[in-house]
Amino acid sequence: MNKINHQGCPLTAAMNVIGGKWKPLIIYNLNKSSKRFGQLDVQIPGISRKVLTKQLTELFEDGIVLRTSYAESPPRVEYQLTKKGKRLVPILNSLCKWGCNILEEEEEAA
Amino acid sequence: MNKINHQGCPLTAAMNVIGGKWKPLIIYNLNKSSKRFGQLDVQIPGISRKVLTKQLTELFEDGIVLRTSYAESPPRVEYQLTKKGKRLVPILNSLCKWGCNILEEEEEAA
DNA sequence: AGTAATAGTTACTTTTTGGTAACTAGTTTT
DNA sequence: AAAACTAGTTACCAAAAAGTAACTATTACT
Repeated sequence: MNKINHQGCPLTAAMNVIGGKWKPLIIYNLNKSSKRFGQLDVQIPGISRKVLTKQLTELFEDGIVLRTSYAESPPRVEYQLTKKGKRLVPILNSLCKWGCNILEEEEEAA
Repeated sequence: MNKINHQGCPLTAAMNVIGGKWKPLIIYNLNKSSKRFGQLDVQIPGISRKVLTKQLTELFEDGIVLRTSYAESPPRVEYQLTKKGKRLVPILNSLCKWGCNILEEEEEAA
């Protein structure tokens, strides 16, 4: 997150954390259980490994996600939500419901 | 909003609508009352007129904001939230509260 | 006649974000 | 010995978003 640019505005600060193209989806995917890098890659169709890495790193730096790396080979890395991340889930849920209305309207228009 | 790229995912669709750098702030500002273009420009420090115009246009196209133009001179244009936009406000409120926690943590860290 | 006010627009540039494809390192399987 | 598996990284490119500064049209005020 950009700690300089939110200018003390909590709404902007929040948007800086969840505003990446795939971040809400990543958080949503980690809601039910922790996941490995490869699982996220598969379960979020369309995301590239590079961007997945980057957004996971940012979510980690922002304290939304925990990263556990096991000293195995082939490597195993698990991601899970922190408490801070879990507090975000109900909000994303509301947003999701609101988004459903949009999609319905779109269908009606089509 | 990009109606092509949400792939039917309501969360992505919602983020496409509110994801602009200043959009949550614009919506928040229109919550209490309708505002003129110039008022928004003043009350959202840092935004440029060009970007304000663009994001208002997009919010209008997405049905979040209503635009009323009065045939006067100098021109007067008022913006207000639609029902759809108003349903967004409590969600942004939750996000804002969550954002407050972030800011507190930042202060502790500083 | 000149200036100010409003709600923009336009051209141009910079920054940010995302995407592609090839590559890496350590270990296991064939 | 070669190939596969995982979780990345790297270099390069394209697109999107945002920023700056100058400009416009209409009317009122001085």
